[in-house]
Amino acid sequence: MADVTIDPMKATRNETWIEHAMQGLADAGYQKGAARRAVVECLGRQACAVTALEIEEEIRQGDTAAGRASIYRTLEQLEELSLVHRLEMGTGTASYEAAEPGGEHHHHLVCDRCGRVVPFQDDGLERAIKGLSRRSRFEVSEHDVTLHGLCERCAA
Amino acid sequence: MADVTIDPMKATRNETWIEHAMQGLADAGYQKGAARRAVVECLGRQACAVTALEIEEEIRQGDTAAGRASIYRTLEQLEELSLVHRLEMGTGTASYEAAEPGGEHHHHLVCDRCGRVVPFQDDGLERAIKGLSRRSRFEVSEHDVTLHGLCERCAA
DNA sequence: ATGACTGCAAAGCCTTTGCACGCAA
DNA sequence: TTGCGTGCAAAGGCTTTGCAGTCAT
Repeated sequence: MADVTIDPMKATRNETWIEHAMQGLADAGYQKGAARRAVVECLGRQACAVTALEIEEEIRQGDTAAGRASIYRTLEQLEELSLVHRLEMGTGTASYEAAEPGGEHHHHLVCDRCGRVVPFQDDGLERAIKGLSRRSRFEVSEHDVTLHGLCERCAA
Repeated sequence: MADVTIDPMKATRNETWIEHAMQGLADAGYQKGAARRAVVECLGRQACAVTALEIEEEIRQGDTAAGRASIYRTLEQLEELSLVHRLEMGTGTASYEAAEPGGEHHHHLVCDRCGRVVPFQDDGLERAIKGLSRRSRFEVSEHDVTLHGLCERCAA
């Protein structure tokens, strides 16, 4: 029985996406300021969704720094260009993750006890969503799936 | 081609759920105060998810009234007892809807232009989620699916 | 009579906005 | 040089909490 979850550790610095995103921002007329670059690089480094405040924290611990406002502004620009995906997983705080140009993506399992978030991927789910999107009256462009429950540690 | 969306107008006052919820609250040791009852009745009257502030508004227009704090407190209690389901659909505000005892439920299409929310139901989707939940390492108890895009009015 | 329920107001968080200064092009 | 980018601080919006009066049991 194949596990649908994705090993969060497998992610390495996503240089491809970082360049892609910087290029997209440039094409949209944005300059390459320090804060903007720091946010993009931070996002490219993540294995899964992160909050704006987590990005702020991580950037602060690095060599650069970025004001909170600049982080939110950059995230807004990236989302507008479909370079990042903004999610709300029931925690009351928005999370952001890099949007792969190929459309490849994953969804999330959230532990309601400890808050752990684990990404997963499933072709059957994607097919089901594609099919019902076609049967709906909407022009569907995005979708989010969040599973809630207990992670293996908390369920034990 | 069968439409997966559900007619939001078909919902009528869900007396069954209202009684079920009031009973659940009573079993948990809660009293039958006016504010609590008003929130439960308002939820039982909804066709789809509503925000706390929409509940407040609707209650105010009725004969009763309820303070904002009481509304949030009641919603929290109902959610803890799994009598309501709390959702975040990317709007930055939480929504709540009655949780049917039988487990029957729907998901949501959100128009990113006008904000309209339309419920839908799809067995294939439910099967896919049940299957992958089994293959995950989580003990999955709930799931939310939100499709984003443009509604037929905004897409035109 | 006792303890739960309620509402108001204040406080908390996350997020957005206004504004003056600094940097990219 | 010009205007975008940035950071600070203040403002906004939703949600939670403290507290004193009120109501259910």
